[in-house]
Amino acid sequence: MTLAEFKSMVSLSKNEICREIFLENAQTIKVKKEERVIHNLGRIFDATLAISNKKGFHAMSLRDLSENAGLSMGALYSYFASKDELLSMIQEQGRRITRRVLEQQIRPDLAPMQKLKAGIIAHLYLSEIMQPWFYFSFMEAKNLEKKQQKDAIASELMTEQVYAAILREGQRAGDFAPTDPDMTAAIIKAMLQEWYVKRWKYRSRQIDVEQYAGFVLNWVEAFVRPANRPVETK
Amino acid sequence: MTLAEFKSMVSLSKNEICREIFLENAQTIKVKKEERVIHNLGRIFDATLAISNKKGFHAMSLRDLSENAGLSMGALYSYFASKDELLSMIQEQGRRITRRVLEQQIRPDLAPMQKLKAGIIAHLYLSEIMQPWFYFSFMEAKNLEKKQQKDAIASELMTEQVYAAILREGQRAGDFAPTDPDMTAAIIKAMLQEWYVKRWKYRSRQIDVEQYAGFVLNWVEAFVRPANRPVETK
DNA sequence: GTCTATATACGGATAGAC
DNA sequence: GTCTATCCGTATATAGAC
Repeated sequence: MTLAEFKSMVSLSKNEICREIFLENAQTIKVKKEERVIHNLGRIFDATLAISNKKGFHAMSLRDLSENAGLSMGALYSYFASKDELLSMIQEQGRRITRRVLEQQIRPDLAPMQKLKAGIIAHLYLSEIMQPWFYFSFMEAKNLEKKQQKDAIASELMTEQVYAAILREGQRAGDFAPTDPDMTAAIIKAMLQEWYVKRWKYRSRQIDVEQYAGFVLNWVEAFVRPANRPVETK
Repeated sequence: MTLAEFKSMVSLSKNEICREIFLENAQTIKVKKEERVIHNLGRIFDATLAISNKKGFHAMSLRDLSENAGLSMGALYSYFASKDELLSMIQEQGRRITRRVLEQQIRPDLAPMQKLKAGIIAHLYLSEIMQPWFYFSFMEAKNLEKKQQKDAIASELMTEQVYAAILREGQRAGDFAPTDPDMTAAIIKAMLQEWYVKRWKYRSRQIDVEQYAGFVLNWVEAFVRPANRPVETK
């Protein structure tokens, strides 16, 4: 699947995402006119991600944000009750989208190897489309409040277990070599993370997401497929 | 090589490290009595890493640091001129150690596969011993000032190129399969990073660094060694 | 060398006009 | 709904006693 095909399948326009956030947080957002909320939320999130990914969420003052989003400080507080709440809103929204897209793309009727590949491609393409969010989410996880931090860790492990489960399924079916599924899943996750955390590196090397996906799939297949290769030492 | 063997080879006691920092920054550190400086620097760095790795360097106030290090705020400023300088000192020191250890461990007379393995093990063991520093360095890189940020990026790419160079050497010698060396090195680096960034995950799964190293080496060998496996698509 | 006390600025958050 | 003006806590950094 190409990136373009993926984009047309998932339909994740900024407006749709902001509309969803609006509906989710109807009680905290004081402004009621949908069109206006969507427009301003878009500006707020874009600015937050841009500034935070440069110097960190904590180092971003609300005056910074106000300037970049084109809203006064007073107006900002019509869209969230505190700076921490803004952080939570962004985190939660991204997690929801990730969960939904993975479920959508890893269809139960696929063979294990097809599932594995679909899951890897889906994650890479999604993180390409929403790169600033993925980077933000990764870097700011430890700045969340206790409860939110639990959610972030749970989400991290959940994603990893999606891949581990596919690996186990493939091993039972005899399609995959008997590697340690948790460890293999962890390494796959690390490769996915590499893409959105070190995005600058691949941009300067002129490697796009489709090339990167090709490389990862090749690597995974070489390791997962049973073949004449040294057996796992554990 | 075991972790214990590595430890005895590299001799990286806290005192030695602090002594080195003292000598490097003799002009900014106002206190002159070596023994005292070493003792207090140790406390300052430990506290900085502990607090920052929990909630971020920027979120750590100097009052926090003062309490945890057991020095008054006034005293802290005898050891660094500003909070930013403290950040730089920590970053620079760790980079120097990493560089030195890799050079020491990747001996020129080794065969390519032995070099590759030595480099991977050295990095994993070092990041195990200095885990708080590696985590800190990774997470706080973007909070550095412009000049220091350049250094951090250069260091990141340098380490990666060490592995890429070994891969190229092995390919020329016919020991390695003709994979893309830059891309393979990037993935190796990602696996090394996984270890110190997600340390909590492996602690809870009761996997130690020697087991992790075994897994990574196995995986790398399966991919790098020329064998009956699908040829790289690019 | 280290401490306490303080200067000074900047942060998040809110009140009230429009 | 949005703005300006302001409250008030907390941040870094320093002065000066001991």
